[in-house]
Amino acid sequence: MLNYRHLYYFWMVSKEGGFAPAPQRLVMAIQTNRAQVRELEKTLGYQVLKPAGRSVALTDAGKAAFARADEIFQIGQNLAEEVRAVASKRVIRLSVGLSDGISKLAAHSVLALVLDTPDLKLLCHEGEFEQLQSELALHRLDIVLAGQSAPPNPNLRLNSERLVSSPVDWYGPEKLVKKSDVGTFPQSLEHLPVLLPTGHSVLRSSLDRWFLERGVKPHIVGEFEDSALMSVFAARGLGVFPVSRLGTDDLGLMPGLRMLGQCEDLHEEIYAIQNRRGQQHPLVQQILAKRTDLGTTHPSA
Amino acid sequence: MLNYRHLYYFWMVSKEGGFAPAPQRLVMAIQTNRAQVRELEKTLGYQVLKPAGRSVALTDAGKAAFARADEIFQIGQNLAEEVRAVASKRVIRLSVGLSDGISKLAAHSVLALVLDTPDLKLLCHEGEFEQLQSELALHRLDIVLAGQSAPPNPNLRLNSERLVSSPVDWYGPEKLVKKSDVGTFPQSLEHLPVLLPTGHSVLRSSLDRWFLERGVKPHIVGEFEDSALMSVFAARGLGVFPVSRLGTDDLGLMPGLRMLGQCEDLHEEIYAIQNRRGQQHPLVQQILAKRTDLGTTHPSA
DNA sequence: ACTCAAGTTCGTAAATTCCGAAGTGGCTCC
DNA sequence: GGAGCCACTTCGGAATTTACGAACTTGAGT
Repeated sequence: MLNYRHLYYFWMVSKEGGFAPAPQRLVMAIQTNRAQVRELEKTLGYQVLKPAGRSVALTDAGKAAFARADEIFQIGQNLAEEVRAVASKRVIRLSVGLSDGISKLAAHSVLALVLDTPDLKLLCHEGEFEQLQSELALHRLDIVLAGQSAPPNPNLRLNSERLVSSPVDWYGPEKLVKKSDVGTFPQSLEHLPVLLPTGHSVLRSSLDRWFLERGVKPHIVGEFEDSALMSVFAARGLGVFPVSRLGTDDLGLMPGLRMLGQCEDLHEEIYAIQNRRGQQHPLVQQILAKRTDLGTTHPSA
Repeated sequence: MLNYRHLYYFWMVSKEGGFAPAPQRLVMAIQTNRAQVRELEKTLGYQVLKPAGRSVALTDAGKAAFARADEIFQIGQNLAEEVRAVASKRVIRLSVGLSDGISKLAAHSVLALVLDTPDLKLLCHEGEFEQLQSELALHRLDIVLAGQSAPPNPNLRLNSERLVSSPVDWYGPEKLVKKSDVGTFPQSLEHLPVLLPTGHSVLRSSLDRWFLERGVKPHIVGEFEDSALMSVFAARGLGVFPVSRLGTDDLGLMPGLRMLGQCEDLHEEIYAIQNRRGQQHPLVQQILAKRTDLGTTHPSA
């Protein structure tokens, strides 16, 4: 087990250039300093310093150790100051986990509810659904937004609440979407080029089921991890794509899109997962309170 | 003064998610762990953990501290292993300091003398002349290559030796350098576009003196820190430029250049600066021994 | 050879890190 | 709504680490 005090003394010796100046700067006895560096060498299993004239020099191992030690203590030197800066600032931090399968457009709509909070510092962290759950349990995240509710795991005390259940609409570039296509929706999806989210997402599973129920075999020309990216490609003429009505607002920047159809019986859902007990983050409470403001929220269970 | 042991325990607690699992993993008593984190809070002046249910959670200050601690201990975890890897490898390290004013082309020619050493790991470090001197004195560098010799400072025991004194030739792109220009050199420098090293370099000082002595007022169209960069721009037609004969070999890759003139009475010099005493690096000795192999070495004092 | 400066060794004192034992308080289950 | 559990606390003294005073080598400069 590496002892950081030993490493620190070694670092000082290397930086100051010997066992004479370093202990003086550290206001300590020279023998102590030397003994501690000896300890470091014992734990590393290699000499880090070697005699050089009447001073000492770094060995190759020592050079490597010094390079790393330098990184470490560079960070360490600033740590206290940074903590002080963070603690004294009046910022409100909100750590949000975004599950991999979630639509970024929709996630933005949810977070927009609190985005006008003054002095807000938003920390977004994407990751696998399972990983985010454990980070939440360890109080490293305040809330997780996901396309699915958390399974009732008695070890992780988590509460899921459905924030929104937003019907899905289809859009496509104007030059692609004809009037007849709108009339024959959703059958028109069989000859129109279709873009879909990849299989990772919950929405994709719902879509596949939806296609199956209606006997529609869409002509898939592209699959995207990222819903925002998909909308860009669609607007450039690649094909038509589904988007939850909640995410539609964010599409305002994307001109030249025409609605192809609506499916009220298919919903993209977003769940807010949080710790069951423990005082909740004020902004999380605010999101839950304002959730009906998400205009497209589906009222039913 | 930040205690890294305290920080380490705090890091473990945050990573493992509480005071129950962390000490178990560290094989230590829980109270100890807690006490140490308390000490951290005392030195930082802020709480890093706060009660949350029957466990604890990070405060905002704690989150900031954890982020930094994570960086630190990530490095620390690998340090021992890296040192071991370096120490057990049969590589020969040579740490070279290149003074800012030196021509990279010439530096390469010098280092080429030992570049065929098997298992060589060359560490090149550029910097100000003064800074390199102190790094050399601290045995952080094995040798410094500079355009000037080290002033006799009794505190820093350094030895300078002139490695090469190479005459300077002028080249330019073929379409620019006419036969008449070659005939009227160096007066032709007054109408040809001339590229020069910036004032930082020793060569530039020598050049300016050389111009003055001959009453030549060159038509300067560009100044470059980096000699290699200068040669590239010159080859693309920007102008004519001076280069020491030693560096000419490296110009092989630069076709379309024609010699404009030679000045035997102007030399770019390169000095090797090393520690006076202390066993010298074998490769440094090799460089000094082979220095006459640098074909263009000027024999005189 | 002498001197000074840098590094080393040894033994003991001071500080810290550590654990056993005995509380608190929140949470869950019945 | 009370029993029980689990996570976190507090307190005191033991064990380990860290630190220093004093005396000893070794190398470089004069």
